Amino acid sequence: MAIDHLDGRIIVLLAREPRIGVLEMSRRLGVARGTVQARLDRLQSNGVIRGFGPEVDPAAIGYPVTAFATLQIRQGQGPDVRAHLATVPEVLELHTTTGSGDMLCRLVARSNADLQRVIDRVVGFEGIVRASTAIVMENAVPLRIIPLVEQAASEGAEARPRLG
Amino acid sequence: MAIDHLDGRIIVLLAREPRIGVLEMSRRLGVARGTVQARLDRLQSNGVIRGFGPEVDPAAIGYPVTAFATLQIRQGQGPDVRAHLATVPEVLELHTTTGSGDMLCRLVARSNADLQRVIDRVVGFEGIVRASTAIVMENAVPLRIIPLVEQAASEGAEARPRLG
DNA sequence: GTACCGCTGAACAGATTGTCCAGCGGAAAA
DNA sequence: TTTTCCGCTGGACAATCTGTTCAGCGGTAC
Repeated sequence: MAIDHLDGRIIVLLAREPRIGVLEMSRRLGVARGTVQARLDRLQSNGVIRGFGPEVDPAAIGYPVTAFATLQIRQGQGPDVRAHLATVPEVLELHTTTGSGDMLCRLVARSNADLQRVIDRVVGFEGIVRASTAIVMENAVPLRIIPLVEQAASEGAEARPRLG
Repeated sequence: MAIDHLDGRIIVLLAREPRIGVLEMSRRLGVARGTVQARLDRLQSNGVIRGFGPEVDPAAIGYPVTAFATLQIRQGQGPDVRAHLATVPEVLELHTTTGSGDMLCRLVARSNADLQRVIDRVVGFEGIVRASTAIVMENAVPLRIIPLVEQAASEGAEARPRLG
């Protein structure tokens, strides 16, 4: 699956002004409304656009502290640890990474003190051997996708891509 | 800023069915449309809901490999490194963390081989002393916010919160 | 007791959506 | 070379939703 220039412009425009409608997009992009609508449908069914869920700021709902924890997992305990961490609301994200039995998870907490509680809950599970935590001081580059989309779009076909 | 139960239900509903409209939400939640509209406006102006940007799957546009890199930064080079990394499209996220001169960044690449190119570009900067990379094998828990919202909502006022 | 404030239920015009359609034109296939 | 395919265009339609405003109700705070 690749995206072409128009797809890229649609995604970027949508990222910059999410409340925009299909009609307004077609006006801005200089193409027919049906085209934008068809492209959007395709992007979604292709899985390029997963959804339009609201981006909630953890800090704004009382969880201003973010941290990343590297977990060392006991052999074969991966699935159990995963299930355990999935039950902790403060675990926003969890990845299994290279390195024998390592995981990386993103945590949030109400305060630095509260982070201790969260970590205790996270590591309070037999399958976890060791945990090392790094507290985020500044989010220098917030999660972004636009630059990558632009790069992917410029490398794709100029127009009228072969569809999957 | 705290959110109450209704705020939580609005966010959760929105997260599950993003294409839903204000009118349909008011029907599902059993409240007046004006109420939902006012709540949403407030949630957005309070920064609780940052936006509704499209969630783009890097894998779907040709970047199936994700990795996390821990960077050790030379004293005082933080701002320069940040600016440097901001120019790399494959850097999706960058955090400054505790530990003298440490940063954590999320990378994507077209393949494991391509990851080498990305890393070379990332570390090819004088301010970076050392980099250690962990390749993501499985995204056990995709970035989520609903459990946290539900927790925050249940701890908040039952209804009619004091507004900021 | 009074003022404040959020919620309700309603109304309105305006805009947008989903969904059709026929026609055009480039590219691939025959 | 000719035919077929397919995306894009520009238009149309009814149905729906949006933004906005209004008066009234009922708690809570002062």
